[in-house]
Amino acid sequence: MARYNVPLFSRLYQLKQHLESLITQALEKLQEQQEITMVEKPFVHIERTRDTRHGDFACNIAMSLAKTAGCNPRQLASQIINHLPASDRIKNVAIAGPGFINFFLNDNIYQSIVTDILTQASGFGRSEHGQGQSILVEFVSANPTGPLHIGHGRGAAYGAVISNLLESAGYKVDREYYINDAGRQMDILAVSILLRYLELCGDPVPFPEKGYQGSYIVAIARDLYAEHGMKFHISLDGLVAQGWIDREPETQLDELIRYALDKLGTADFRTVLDSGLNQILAGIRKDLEEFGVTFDTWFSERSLSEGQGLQHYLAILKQHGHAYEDNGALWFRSSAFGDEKDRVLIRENGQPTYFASDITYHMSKFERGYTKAIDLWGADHHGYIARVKAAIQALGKTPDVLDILLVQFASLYRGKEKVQMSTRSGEFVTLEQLRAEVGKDAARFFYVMRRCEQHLEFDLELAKSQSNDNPVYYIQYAHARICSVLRQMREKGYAYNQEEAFANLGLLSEVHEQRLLATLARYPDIVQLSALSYEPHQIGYYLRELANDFHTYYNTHQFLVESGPLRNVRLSLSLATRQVIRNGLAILGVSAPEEM
RNA sequence: GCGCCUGUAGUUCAACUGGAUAGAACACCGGCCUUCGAAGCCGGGGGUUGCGGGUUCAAGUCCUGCCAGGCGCGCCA
Repeated sequence: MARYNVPLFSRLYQLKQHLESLITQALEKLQEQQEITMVEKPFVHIERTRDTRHGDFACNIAMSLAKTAGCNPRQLASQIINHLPASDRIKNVAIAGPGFINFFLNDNIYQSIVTDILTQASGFGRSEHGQGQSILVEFVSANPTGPLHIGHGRGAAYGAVISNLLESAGYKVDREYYINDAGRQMDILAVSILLRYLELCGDPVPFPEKGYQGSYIVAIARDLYAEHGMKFHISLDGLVAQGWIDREPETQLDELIRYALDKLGTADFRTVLDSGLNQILAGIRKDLEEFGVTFDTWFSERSLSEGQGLQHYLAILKQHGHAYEDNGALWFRSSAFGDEKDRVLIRENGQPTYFASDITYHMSKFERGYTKAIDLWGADHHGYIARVKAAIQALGKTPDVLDILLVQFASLYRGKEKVQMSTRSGEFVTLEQLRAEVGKDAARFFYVMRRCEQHLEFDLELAKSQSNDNPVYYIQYAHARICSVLRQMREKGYAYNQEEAFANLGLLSEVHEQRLLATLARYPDIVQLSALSYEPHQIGYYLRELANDFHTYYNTHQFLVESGPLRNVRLSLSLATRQVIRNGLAILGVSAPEEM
């Protein structure tokens, strides 16, 4: 996975910059006084500490310079500290461990984050990092041959959250679903429907093993029959007479497709096919909408074959010697771009491969003006990455304009027990069933709780449980609790006075308040980091931590106190917390209820 | 056989992208409701980061060799 050196523009970033410049100044002074000699300008790295005992920020410069400077790190650290310029933001500086320089900041340093959050509201955490650059995120793109299952659900949730994250980071994001409405799978769908339809016509034949077995096919056939009656009734006697029933599974389908096309004619065959396609697609769309996942474009594979795109790109590939003919087929020399072997573009029978239209499709993304494309694929497609990247390179793009994220499979558990699924018989748990059982919020949250390359174990019992076992409720509870405090406030006859709060931020001096403030201040960095590294789980973990800080604070201190300044300032901190929880949950597509 | 991914507490996972004593949750043990929601809080035990080498002041993180699991290796999509 791509890792990024992330420039940040938040309050924390400014603090880091400040400390960095202090260190640099100290080093320059040391060099002037010839206390140390440096060959080249050192890279000063400031990082947040994990442990509050180590202060707020730490610098490792003394350790990385010790060797070239020829002295021991702790001694060097002390020299650096002695030459640090004065700063009103620093309370204390200390040497620790093997030579870390630890910075302890003044208590008031984070207090104004409350003002930032409450004035920026839903905009808090957003940045302009992407500078409006446009990105196309393509995800789900499940074949429209049946309802979405729980594996697709993960891709849907993941893609939606990554899109939200990138928007928050200042990119212009479009979400796209690529509809594989062309090719053999569609034909198999058509004949599967046709056979069920013929059963309704009173003319049943054995159903092929590799046809689509799901009951939704029967439902589609029923609608077709209701609308068109016997219009598509054909006799399969001729096919059966040729010994069709005993053929190999794949040839069985091919013969059936050929026979049906011949008997029905392309127009009627297409009508049968489209009746299934449209119905299934409508179902998928509704399913995703109810899951809070929407797309800007639904891009049809068929529409590609109607244009000249493929011919255009094939011509370019040939022109540059990247395509050649062999055994009657047209091949792409992908091995020249790091793929294991060359790939067929046009089959011996003249039909383009799926890969060929995929090249056209991916190039269309850049033709449409996107500077970057992100694909989310099921992990079983990883062998396909090399050839697609090879293709866009051969067509003049750098490989990094396309990022492909592999989403590992999800397996379902009911407590300890694994829920068995078999795609072969068509008995898999659908996304719709999952949503019905655990609800949208839990499903969305659980799906993005793990890094995408991590296999997900989805525990239905846990997702359903309304207890502290369940991180979704834990975070939502913090939000509801804050809302409840405000209700209590009104009942007690108080009104929140923000002016008074902002004038008294200095009162936020308790340990728990300081901790909460520091956590809140991290939010913009977390958003940007998880956006640029495509790691939504960081938001979930962060929100859990934030909720924990709040619950702890809540349990230790009373907010609705008599003193106006203290009451209002504590309420402002609570409101700021509520705002950040809302913003974070919004990115995840999880609701923030006012009461539970 | 080759390629990609994964391996961290009993379990499910983090680890600020090379930093300090590897952290959470669940489970287990013990405390906290007359006070803004106990769907909460506080404390405790629990680890040879799959194994072995190497690079580095510093390795769960980088390199390398094994071991185990998953996925892929079509003129299917």
